[in-house]
Amino acid sequence: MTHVSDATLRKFVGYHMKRAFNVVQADLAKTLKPFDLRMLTYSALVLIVDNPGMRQSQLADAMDIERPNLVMIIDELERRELIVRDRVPNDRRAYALKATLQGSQLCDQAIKSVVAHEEQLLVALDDDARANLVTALKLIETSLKRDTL
Amino acid sequence: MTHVSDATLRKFVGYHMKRAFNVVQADLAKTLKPFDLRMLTYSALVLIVDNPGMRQSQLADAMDIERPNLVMIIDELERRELIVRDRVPNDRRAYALKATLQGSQLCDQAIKSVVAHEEQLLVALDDDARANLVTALKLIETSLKRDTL
DNA sequence: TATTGTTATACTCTATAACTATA
DNA sequence: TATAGTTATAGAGTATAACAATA
Repeated sequence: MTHVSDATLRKFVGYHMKRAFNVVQADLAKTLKPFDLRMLTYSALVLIVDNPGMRQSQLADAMDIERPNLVMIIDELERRELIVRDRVPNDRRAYALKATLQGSQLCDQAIKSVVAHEEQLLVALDDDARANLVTALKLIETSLKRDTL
Repeated sequence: MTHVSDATLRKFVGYHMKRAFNVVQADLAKTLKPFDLRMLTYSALVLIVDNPGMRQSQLADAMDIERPNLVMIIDELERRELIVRDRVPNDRRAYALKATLQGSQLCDQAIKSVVAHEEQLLVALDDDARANLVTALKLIETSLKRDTL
């Protein structure tokens, strides 16, 4: 056999999503490597910069991961002094997450690099096609939630 | 803080792709559970049904995974008697993978179920929007390869 | 009682090096 | 020497149960 047919799998949108997402993910990982960030540490840092004072449980919620899995991510960002665990007033159980100056500066640089790399990935799509893509992805993301309304 | 802003991340197509893909992946896993299949065992089974006699190295290539990681997948499908490892004539190193009757029947049922579930995910998209989505995903998947031409 | 963060644990997916048997 | 399949191993991401401190 010299040629492998994926005719059946090709009919599924999920198949194309997995393949495209793998490319995006690999490229993002490569883009973030110079900053010593991964997708998860990057997402967490961006969200903390944008939402100073947020709690870990809120961050886990926003990132769609379980609380225990966030602990090591926050540990890593804190160890590198990109964020700090401040105390929430009137609730000594929780931490108020805040980016340091160093953290928000690294975040800005990383965002610039990610923007440039994403532009390369989307170079074949015009503005309309990009808008339609995001719209379609949002509809898919919320399709099952809408079912239960 | 009562509201978390993801304004920065929302600007990235990759962010929307991750979220949409997570939904698709979770739904697919749930859909395949009654058949005792995972995404990887499902993809492998479909490809073997469509390409009887293919070798493991070809299958790993088609699935975009490393050869060692395919071994347990094939082991599992073989143990459940959904496929067999036949011998390739004139090359005693390689196996010719073939689905059993039981395997191709399970595959047909699984495909039907996946088709139905995917229809639910895409219910908000008309035919045009679906075609545009697949086109966009294919362009993203091949964007970096085209760069190097 | 319930919640926040944490520890421990386990399972899946992925990646690499090294082995065996064949070619 | 090169290739097909295998073994062993390690890392990342994810999920659950259970705990201490606090509400």
